[in-house]
Amino acid sequence: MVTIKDVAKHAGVSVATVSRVLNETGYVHEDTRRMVEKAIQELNYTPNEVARSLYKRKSRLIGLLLPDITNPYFPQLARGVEDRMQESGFRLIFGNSDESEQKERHYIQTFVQNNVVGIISSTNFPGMDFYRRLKIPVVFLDRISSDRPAVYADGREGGRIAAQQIIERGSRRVAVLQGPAHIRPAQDRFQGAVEVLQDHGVSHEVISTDSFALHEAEQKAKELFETVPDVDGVIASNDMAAIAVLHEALRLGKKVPEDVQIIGFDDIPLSGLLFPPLSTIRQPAYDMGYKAAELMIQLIEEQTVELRNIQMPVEFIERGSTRAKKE
Amino acid sequence: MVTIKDVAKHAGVSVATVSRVLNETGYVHEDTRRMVEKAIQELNYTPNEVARSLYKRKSRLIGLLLPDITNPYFPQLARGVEDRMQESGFRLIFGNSDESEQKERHYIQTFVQNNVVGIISSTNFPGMDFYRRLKIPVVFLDRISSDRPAVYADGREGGRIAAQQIIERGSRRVAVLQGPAHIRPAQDRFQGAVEVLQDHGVSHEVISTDSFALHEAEQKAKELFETVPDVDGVIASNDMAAIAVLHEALRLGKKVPEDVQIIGFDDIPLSGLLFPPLSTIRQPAYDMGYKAAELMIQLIEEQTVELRNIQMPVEFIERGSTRAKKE
DNA sequence: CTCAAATAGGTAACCGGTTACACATAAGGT
DNA sequence: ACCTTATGTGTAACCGGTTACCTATTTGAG
Repeated sequence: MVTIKDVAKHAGVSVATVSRVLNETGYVHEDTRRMVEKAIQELNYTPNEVARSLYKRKSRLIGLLLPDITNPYFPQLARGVEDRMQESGFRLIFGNSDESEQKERHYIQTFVQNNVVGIISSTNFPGMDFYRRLKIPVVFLDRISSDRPAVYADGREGGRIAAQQIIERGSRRVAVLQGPAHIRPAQDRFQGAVEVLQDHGVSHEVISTDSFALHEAEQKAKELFETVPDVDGVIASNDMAAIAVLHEALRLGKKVPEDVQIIGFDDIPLSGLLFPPLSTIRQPAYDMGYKAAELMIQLIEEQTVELRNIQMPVEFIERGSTRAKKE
Repeated sequence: MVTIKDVAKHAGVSVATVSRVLNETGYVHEDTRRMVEKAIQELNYTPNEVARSLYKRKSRLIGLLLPDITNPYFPQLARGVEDRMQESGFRLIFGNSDESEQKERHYIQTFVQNNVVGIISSTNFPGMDFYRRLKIPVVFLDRISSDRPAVYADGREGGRIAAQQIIERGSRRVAVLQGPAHIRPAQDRFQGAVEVLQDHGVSHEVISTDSFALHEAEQKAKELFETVPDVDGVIASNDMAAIAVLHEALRLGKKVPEDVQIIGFDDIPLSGLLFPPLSTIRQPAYDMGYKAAELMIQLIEEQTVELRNIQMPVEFIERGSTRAKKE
């Protein structure tokens, strides 16, 4: 391995001078600088981030914790985070928490042990002690915490829009899937939808789920059509759930959207490729990840951050799983 | 931050002794061990991995490089890798290469700067100098290299099966999507399919693509039905492409599988949820990631590894985008 | 009882960077 | 000409661990 000493020797200067060239700090004579740069080139030297990180007590690493990257919504968040971090030269240490407190705790610990400068997390446990104790910035993504910076979508508004649209398009017997009870944005969605349904006096059934995992969604989809065989509208807690419902409906020989309308939430990339393509409430996942990274970078660089809680807009994406609006 | 010195002082011993307790090396008296452990407990100490890594010149970090985690095939690989690594206490530094050589080079560099002990990569450039030069183990995942350990699926066999199935199920005018030319497994798939089609004297068209990205697949799907309006069978290079084709076919009013049969490749989790659900050649993505991690761990621990190239089996998953077999 | 081996634990060098400090020279102001 | 300030560079301490080496005591074999 080529070290700063090798470079110093090769260039005939001290390590301090090489370090000055690398970091563009202090005074370095132009000629000296050129010699050092030449030596760096010739030896193909890149500084060891670990040594740097040890002295500075900070790395260029960010911890990213997501529930499960196998759910197509999260890779989009991850991409957004990564792309922004990449622009500023940060790297990601990544972990899937599987919504388990224990795994999460463990990941956070090793993040810290590796001197990460910040943690972005879609945690299911925002109030947990191991977040409180951290001395580095934490940004919650797609989650809400009262005392921490966070980036999330306007769930309540999303729920309202979904309900409004499904009513306007003629559903009168609506089922609402309720996402995990302890995740705020999911509850906001649910409440927004129920609010509007009640306002319009539309009858609605509630099906609760504990997680966003797909196999559970398939189960719930079956349950839904058994308990409410005459539903003509489903507001799903996310697109994965919506797809499960869609699939089950078609399997039962129902026509979508003629017999049942379905509205998802998220707008994962495949939603538009389904048949019928899925109408859904779009969350700008990539942008959310990007913004979260942006916010994190500001916090790291200790810029005074004006906006610590960023709520992103949602929008209705009309596709084929809802009927045309009645004029 | 609590350091080993604090622990040593608190326990009334030297740092060396604390280190011995931590690493279970050398001789430590039972009573001393207990005192040290108590101190560790009381101070809530966890060793700094960065300092450790600097001295040892090895971390507990593994670099993982994937083309694009937004393609639902890759998160499965990633999960497999992560779950196995997690079992052995390794963490992942993660990057998306976007199939760009430059990005890839850059990521590899920072991986090395962070003292990663190994790199698992689904590179598009397995022969590149920056892989050759690495002194740490590299495992190629879903890729093939002549001189490096690799885990991949049997592409040729997969292609053959796809062709066989589509012929047996009655297609006589088949289009084959050819994946990126420089990715071996994609070419194997393609060649396997063409082989069988030729053997059976079935006419076939070839549509080439340069990447696995979705927008390109949609483009190619359109192109396909324009150039070969009478296709009655499509062998796609992966499920994403297959979905694009499926979608385009339905949009054109064709019936799937009656008018056109479609076979994908990968078996991403959503394939079964499409309508019609997609028949495909399954690659055991999660297992491939898991095995790659396993192989990597063996290489790191310098166990003599008997099997450096692991080829995984593929299988035909019959769903609704192919017709019933003729008796 | 003697001496080698096993047990126990401290001191300090080391990993590869960064930076405080010291020192030397050049430039500029009065 | 003299003092101050700016420029340029080297030495060594430091970051937080690990471990080679040294010393001291205990154990056990002969």
